[in-house]
Amino acid sequence: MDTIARTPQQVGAGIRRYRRQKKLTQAGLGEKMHARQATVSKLEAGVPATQLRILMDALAALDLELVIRPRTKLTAEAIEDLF
Amino acid sequence: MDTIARTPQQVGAGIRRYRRQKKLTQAGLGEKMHARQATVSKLEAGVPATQLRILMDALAALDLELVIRPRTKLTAEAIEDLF
DNA sequence: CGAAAATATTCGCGGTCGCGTATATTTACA
DNA sequence: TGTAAATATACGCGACCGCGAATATTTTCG
Repeated sequence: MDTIARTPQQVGAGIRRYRRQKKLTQAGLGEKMHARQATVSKLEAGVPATQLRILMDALAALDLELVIRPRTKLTAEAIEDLF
Repeated sequence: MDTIARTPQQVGAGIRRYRRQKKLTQAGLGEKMHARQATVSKLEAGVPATQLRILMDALAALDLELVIRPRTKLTAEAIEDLF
C-alpha cells in the first residue's frame, strides 16, 4: 500500500512500515544505505532536520520511490493511516 | 502531472515545476513557507543535506503531498522526465 | 520470567545547514 | 539592447546533523 506523507513524522512512519514489511532491522537497513542504526532511528522518528540524502538513501535501499503530487482530499481510511 | 523522484535533484526539480505552475517566485514561495529565497534555491537545486522540514514546508505551501511507494518500472516517457 | 534482539539515546567531533544580510549572475521582456 | 525581476552565491553565526563508539531502554519470544 502506498503511503501519503505531509509531515516528517509521516515520512518516517512510512519508511518504518516498508522496512518492517521487508523484515529488515534498523541496523540492516542502515548497512544497505551506509548509515548508522541511530540515524535510521531518527529518520523513522521524523526528526525534521534529517537530511534529504538520508531519506533518499533509505528509499533506494528499500526499493521505494517518492511521488510528488497535488494534495488529495483524504478518505476516511486515509485519515486513519495518519495515526 | 505527478512527479517521480528518486534523488534529491529530482525532488528539487519537482518542487520547481510545481512552483512555476503556480506562478510563484522563489521569494514568494519562501514567504509562504517562512524560509529565505536562498533556501528555496538550494532545495530546488537538490542539495542533499537540505533538511526534511524544508521539503515538507515547501510541499505544504504548494498544496502538494508525498507518496511513498514501491519503485515502478520506468516507462520511456518517465525516463525522459528524469532529464 | 529472562535472555537476546531491536531500538532509542548519549558523548565529542567535523561539517553544513538555515538564518540575516548582501551581492553576483542570469533571465525575462519592453 | 537595456533594465528590472528572478535566481544563485557569499559571509559569519548559532544550531544540529551524521559520524564512531558506546550505552540505555524497550520489545520480542523461548
